[in-house]
Amino acid sequence: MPSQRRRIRPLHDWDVDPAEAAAIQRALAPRVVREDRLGEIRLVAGIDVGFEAAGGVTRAAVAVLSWPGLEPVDQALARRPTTFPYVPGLLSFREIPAVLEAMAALRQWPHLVLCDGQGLAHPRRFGLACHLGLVLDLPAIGVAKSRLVGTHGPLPPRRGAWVPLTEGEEVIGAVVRTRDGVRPLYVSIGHRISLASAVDWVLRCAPRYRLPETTRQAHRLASPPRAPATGSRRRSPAPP
DNA sequence: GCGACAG
DNA sequence: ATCTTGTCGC
Repeated sequence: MPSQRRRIRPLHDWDVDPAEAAAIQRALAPRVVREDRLGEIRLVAGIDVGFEAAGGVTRAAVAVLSWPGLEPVDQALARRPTTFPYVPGLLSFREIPAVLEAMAALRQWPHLVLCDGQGLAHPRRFGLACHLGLVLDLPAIGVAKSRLVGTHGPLPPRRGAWVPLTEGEEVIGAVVRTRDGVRPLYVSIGHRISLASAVDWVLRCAPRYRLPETTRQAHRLASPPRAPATGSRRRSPAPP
């Protein structure tokens, strides 16, 4: 069985200031492929980033799950000092360097990546999912928990319902209900996938909870372990 | 000048 | 994102 080709393209410098970052986004945006260019999908990955030490340390996690079983197959975690501030619209420059480090530590290379953040639903049509998809040359989907830009009409309350997210006449994404009566997700093209397919994949990866299983796994890894309550006088649980 | 603003 | 306990609802 031929091993999957792994690649992390050095498209540009990451050590840049906000103005240069925005310029890079405008330069790379035209390279995003908005149509389905996926092969056989047997491994799906979720990526998520968390912070510790009051934001001084960035934790990037990647969780690879089997498809269609959605069983954990591989995972990796990278920790490194935070070097870029949080600026709406420039999230990829803050989070992707750590994500790439985690990707490099993976033993199993995914065939599709679900990102925590926007794809095309971005001021310059180049959100984190587009950026990561392009750098990895992998099909990628943007799955955000809240809106960055765009407007939309009423969304029916049932799981599976979705309406287009637009800006002017342009459709930049979809607002998707993954659970009955629960806040929707903002799905958009990351790279090498159509919007319709992106919505399908998100719904298929989120059969039970609001967030895709991939994202949930990655989130658990990326979240810093919380300090135990001070009220517990027992320093460690009594072993059985 | 006043909001809005992925994580 | 993170800081943080309890609480309302299915």
